[in-house]
Amino acid sequence: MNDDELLPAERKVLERLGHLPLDFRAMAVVSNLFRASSAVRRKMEAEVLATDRLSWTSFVVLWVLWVWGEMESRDLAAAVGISRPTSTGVVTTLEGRGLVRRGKSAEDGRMVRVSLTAPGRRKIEALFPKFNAEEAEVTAHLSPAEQEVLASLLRSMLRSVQPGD
Amino acid sequence: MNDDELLPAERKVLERLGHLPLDFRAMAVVSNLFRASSAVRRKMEAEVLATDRLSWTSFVVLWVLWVWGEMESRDLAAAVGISRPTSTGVVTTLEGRGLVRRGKSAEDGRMVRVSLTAPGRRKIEALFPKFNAEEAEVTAHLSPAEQEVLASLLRSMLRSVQPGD
DNA sequence: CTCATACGGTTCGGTACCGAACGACCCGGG
DNA sequence: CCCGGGTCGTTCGGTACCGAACCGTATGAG
Repeated sequence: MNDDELLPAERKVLERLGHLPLDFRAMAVVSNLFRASSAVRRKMEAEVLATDRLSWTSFVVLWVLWVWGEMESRDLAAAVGISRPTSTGVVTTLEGRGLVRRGKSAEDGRMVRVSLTAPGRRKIEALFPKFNAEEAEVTAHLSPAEQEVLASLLRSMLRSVQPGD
Repeated sequence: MNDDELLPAERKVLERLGHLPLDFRAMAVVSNLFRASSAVRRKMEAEVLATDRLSWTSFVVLWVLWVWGEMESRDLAAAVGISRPTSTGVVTTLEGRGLVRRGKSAEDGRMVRVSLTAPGRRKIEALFPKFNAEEAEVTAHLSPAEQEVLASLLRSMLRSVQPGD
């Protein structure tokens, strides 16, 4: 491993904790996973979503409903990657802005079905190309082959953490 | 690219949006980055941090202070990857639990210096090995070489998103 | 039919999170 | 000496986030 590649924070960790019996490779994966993820999230929120006053999670909810169509609330939560209570809150917020609609299921009285309204659909259809352009920008320093390797390694890690899905 | 590798959600996206002129490679990188990151975070919080009633961010604050020693509050926020207002809140929480201490700087009256208390140091020293063992577990499905590639690609992406640091 | 159990969504309490705005403090120019 | 602009940490308002607890609805056992 070439130390010159390391971030300053990583070098400091090795200096301070290098003598301990730890898995520094795993540590580098997890800490860079979070650094990258939160940096990208903040950039997206600031440069794409802020003008529409949408949070990252609200955006993902609109996107999931766009891709999957009307869904039961529990499936929406699972697809977005949030808990059911959080889903309740986010859907309530989006419902208040008229972007999303709640409806009771006919077959099962416990279920709530969530779907995009017409303004919600227009919003995500207008917003997603901008969002994707920003995705392209944050990955632009990687070659197409590197992007595929990265996506594939992340997928593999995800599958081992969430065996169910 | 082998479609068999894709997650169900990714396949659905291609089916619905495949006809649009979008960068699907970048989309796969960003969405899997977030799926992996939030899955790992939830697992860590549930299996390592919940017993100590620590959030992920509180844990990272303790860890950064452990590695770097006493810091000024603005540097702490930057190192943890949160805003200054958030840092104020988290430090207040940790201060209330006696794990962290605030002190005024002698040279500059605006600055606040934050450091671990003795119980805080004991806490992070006891907790970090467990945390690292869990890090090793979530990355265990990747070979050492794959782990280094993954860490390196994430590092490269991070540097392009945050040119400053 | 009855009722125990399980499974929906929601509520509650506590924490995290950010941008904007604010007051305290620093420093350089008049 | 003072005052204007920059930099701190903090406060404020709004949203997100989770686990535990709750309540209404479904379903299977008897």
